[in-house]
Amino acid sequence: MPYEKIKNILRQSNLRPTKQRIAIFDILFRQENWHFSADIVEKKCSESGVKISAGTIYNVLNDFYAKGLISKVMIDDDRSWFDTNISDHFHVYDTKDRKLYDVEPEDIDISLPKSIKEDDVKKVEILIKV
Amino acid sequence: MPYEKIKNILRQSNLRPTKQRIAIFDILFRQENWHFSADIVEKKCSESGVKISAGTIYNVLNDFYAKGLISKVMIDDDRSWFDTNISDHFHVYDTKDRKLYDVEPEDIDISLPKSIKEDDVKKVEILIKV
DNA sequence: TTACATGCAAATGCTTTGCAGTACT
DNA sequence: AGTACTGCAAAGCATTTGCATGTAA
Repeated sequence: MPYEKIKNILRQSNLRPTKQRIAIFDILFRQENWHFSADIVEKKCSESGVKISAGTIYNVLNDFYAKGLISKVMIDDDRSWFDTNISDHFHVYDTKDRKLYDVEPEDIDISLPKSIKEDDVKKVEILIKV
Repeated sequence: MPYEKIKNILRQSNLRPTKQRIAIFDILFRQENWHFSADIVEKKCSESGVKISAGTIYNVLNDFYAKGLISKVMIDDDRSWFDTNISDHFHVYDTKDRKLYDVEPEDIDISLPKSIKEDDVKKVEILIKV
């Protein structure tokens, strides 16, 4: 993605377009809809010849998440997993090879309990473990 | 619960009925279907006058979980949460007061994607954040 | 008595934080 | 210039582990 475009996206989110944020954003959105943890990003950075400290990577990912540029995947793991897919969707988790796959909302029919007011629902997380 | 009964349950799960395991089991199943983390168990133990080290509490909870005596709740938190309810069910998470509530499977209608073979599904986790 | 469990403290691994220096606006 | 961000290392926190001691079978 052209750096000017990335800069604009960051500015629109009230994030200063620093070298590190631009580099991480570029790496994250080079491929679409994938799942990553902080250490994967760190590895990808150094593979791309960009040295960014672990602390900064955590800060940048948390900033991106806070601004809604990326989402978090709820999964029972010792690391936090993020997702470039920020639209409503669910996940399939392959417990054998520990890999995550997206499930689009139109592929799942779900009706919540009547006792829950629809307006109160902030998010519905569904993880299908196979 | 009578200690003899607890001892039998532990023995049936191939767990030696030690003083600590009995005490923790007793505390866990004194109330039904509740959610707890290791530090809550530790607190409940000392409130009951039983001093059990943190390491042992983690070991015992993990043993109980491995034997299917308790279940784990998948939730985006810095601590692990367990559940005495081991039947298939889902959760509502109140993000305001950070409390969990059970949802019985008959209260939710869900149909999984056709692309997933039913026999492959190990578990379906649903968390409704309100 | 023999295998297994506990206690304690140290180690681990992810994540956050404090602060001095650096870069964006 | 002023403010925000980064780098680094240290701190934090939940959890696991190693080993000597203790306890169930």
